[in-house]
Amino acid sequence: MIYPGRGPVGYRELAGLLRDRIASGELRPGQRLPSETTLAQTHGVARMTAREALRMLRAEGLAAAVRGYGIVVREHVEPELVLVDAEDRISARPPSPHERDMYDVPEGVSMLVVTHPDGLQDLYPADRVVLAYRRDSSPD
Amino acid sequence: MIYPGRGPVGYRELAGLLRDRIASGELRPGQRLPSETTLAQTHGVARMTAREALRMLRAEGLAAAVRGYGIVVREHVEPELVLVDAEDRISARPPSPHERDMYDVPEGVSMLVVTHPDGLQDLYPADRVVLAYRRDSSPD
DNA sequence: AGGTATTTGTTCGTATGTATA
DNA sequence: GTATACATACGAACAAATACC
Repeated sequence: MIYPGRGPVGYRELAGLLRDRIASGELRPGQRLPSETTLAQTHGVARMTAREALRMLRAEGLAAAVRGYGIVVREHVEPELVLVDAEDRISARPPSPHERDMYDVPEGVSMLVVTHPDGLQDLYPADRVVLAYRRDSSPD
Repeated sequence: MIYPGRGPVGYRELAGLLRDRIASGELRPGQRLPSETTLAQTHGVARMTAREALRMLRAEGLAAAVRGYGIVVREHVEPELVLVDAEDRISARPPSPHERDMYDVPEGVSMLVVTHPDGLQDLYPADRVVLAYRRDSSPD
């Protein structure tokens, strides 16, 4: 009763297994994960169930799908440092489909939103940018 | 010209229709979207196709699923203002499953990560927090 | 060049479980 | 208790993109 996960391997368990294999370094960045069909066979689940597990990893930003090739472990890119003004506000939100296309943002990656005092906003893909406040050297 | 707007209704088109209905205000925050079954019937698609469209809206942060009830338009919460220092670095990333559970983060919402000079990090759900610069009022 | 195999993407159908109303 | 609705899982088929020969 406490353990609802007895018996069949659900997509969450399967995702957990893959997550561990990535964290342990067995599956390295840039490397392909087992295909949906392979995972389904080796774990005795349907392909759509394996696919759901992989979708979970994609949503977590751990993996990215390449159609016709496979699903690869995301590579860590050294983020670019972007300085913002002291009056700017910083938030984050998921990209719209249009923004995902424009900025080439992988699944699971949010946009960093820098809002200026005039209301205008700058957008940065959260996987490639880190923000910091520019020290205010303006005179009074 | 390829296809102006004809052809089968895919989950992306269906998601677009719902996105428009949300943006136009026809579907208001807190309100239920049509159920998966209803959408499937009214648009002549399988239930899983309708479900895929709704999943897309959830990933965009526009809607959230409530099991046994329906899928509701996300309400806008007035974000809490959190002050950060000039030495802090700000980034964002998807939450781990454990963090999603701890912070009760809806699907599609990332975590704002504030990294201090000593390496320690503060985490904030990106849908409830906005960051601002703490003006250094320390005397010299 | 072409052709085949692999892999992910999409869509359909069906069934069952679980939570809410 | 019944009905509704989302969650999970199975099976199947074809499309689209990539890789390999």
